[in-house]
Amino acid sequence: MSITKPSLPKGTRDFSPQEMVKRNYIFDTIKTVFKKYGYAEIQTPSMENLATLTGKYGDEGDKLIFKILNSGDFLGKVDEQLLATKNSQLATSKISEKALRYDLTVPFARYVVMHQNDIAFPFKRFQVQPVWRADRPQKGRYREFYQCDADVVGSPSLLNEAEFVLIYHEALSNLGLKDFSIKINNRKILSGIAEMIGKPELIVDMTVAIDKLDKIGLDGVSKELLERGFTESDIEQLKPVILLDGSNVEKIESLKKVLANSAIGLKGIEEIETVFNYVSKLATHNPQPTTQLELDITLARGLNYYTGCIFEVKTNEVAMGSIGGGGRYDDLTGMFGLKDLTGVGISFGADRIYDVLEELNLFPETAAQGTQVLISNFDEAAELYALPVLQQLRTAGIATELYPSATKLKKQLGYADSKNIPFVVLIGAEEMQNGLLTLKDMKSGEQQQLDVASIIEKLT
RNA sequence: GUGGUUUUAGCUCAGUUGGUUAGAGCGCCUGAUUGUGGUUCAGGAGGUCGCCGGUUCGAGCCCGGUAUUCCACCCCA
Repeated sequence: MSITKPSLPKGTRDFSPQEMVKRNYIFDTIKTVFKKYGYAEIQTPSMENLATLTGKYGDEGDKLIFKILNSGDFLGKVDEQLLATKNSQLATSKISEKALRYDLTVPFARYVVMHQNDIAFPFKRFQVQPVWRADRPQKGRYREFYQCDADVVGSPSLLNEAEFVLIYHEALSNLGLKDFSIKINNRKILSGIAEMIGKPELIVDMTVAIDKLDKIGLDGVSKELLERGFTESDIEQLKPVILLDGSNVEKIESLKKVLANSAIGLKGIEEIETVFNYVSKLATHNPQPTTQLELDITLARGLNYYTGCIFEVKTNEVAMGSIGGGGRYDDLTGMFGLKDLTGVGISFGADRIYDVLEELNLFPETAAQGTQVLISNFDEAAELYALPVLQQLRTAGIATELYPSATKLKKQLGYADSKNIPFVVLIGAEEMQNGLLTLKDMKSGEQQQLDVASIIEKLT
């Protein structure tokens, strides 16, 4: 076998022990909050049938799905004429029938339909697993990354939306983030606006353009709107909506006037108001979630399937894309043949949150996470003497390791030092004789003679 | 998919108009200290200059291709 130079696929990463400690801290924090709000965990396979995924994310999305080549002589079975066309898109379904999951929502919809007879609705589930996207990596963007999703199916209540605001607030606050915005919008409001200017069919183009207001400014948005089929007079009508300013209440009042003639628009406003009311009641004892919640009608994520409220979370402390998003899709499972089942969910982008916490230095001291005690190894006799001690410490719940060979003490202490192990137990001839072991505090350098029971007492 | 950028020691990076033997800091190893790390001092190991090809008497440096890093666009967590 030839030697291969080690390398990773573009956009993927190894996670070393120190990083895993931090990643698990994020996952555990988010999962704890999910559980507290009544969500139960599930997992689904990394790969799905390609047909399960295609057509769910739009044309752009389909291109970003990682396909898995069929096994065996996959080319031999393909029609010669089809191959001759060199049409990759058409050939794909012939040579690939499986793909890596692109998000957690579509696999969840599939799961719900397949297990509908076993599920008690409303069904609240959370899921923390990697997803894969074949786009170009850049800042905060990876080809393999983890999503932490919580979704409810079978409950049209806007209380769910309101609880998601609380979940976002609680999880991100627990992670140490202070200044972040939970942006909320409603597809129905966007529909109302598109309807108002008489171009309901261009709603997606409209929202994609105004979504960029932050980035390219009003002139840029106007330019893009023109390119996407809007007229100057359309833009004049849109301007007051795009530039909507003020408090949430003020924005809602303005929108009510603008959308007075749009039934669907008013419905969207009503939904938003309901969510705001629920949130303020839920947050009676802590007004923060209310102040973090911000109506932003330029928000237009995932419009391909969202039908009601749309969420996006951004930190204001670091330049980073959104660290979370979500929304309601009235017909979540319709694509798999189960009609009239509404779903609403949110997602945390764990990898981006990691980058943000790293940049803000918000990871807690995790020294206690690793090995607590290293037992030295002087020689064969000391090693044998140490074995029961090792197990006694472990039984007491202290993470302990015995240096596995009798090398120089210098080297063993250097090992403890590089692994940030706070205590070393030294066992030599003298210690074995009188049963008092030397416990060395690596930080202060102090040493004391203690029996095993005292050591355990001191470290627990 | 489009545009730009990066790649030299384990890591972070210097490297002049193309010219002998490619450097630094950190890390690593050895010793000062055969039972004491993190500080100090002395010494040492470690490089196919991403890869393939071209120009040249001569390439880390110039040219072409390719991979890769990071960034922006599209889109998105």
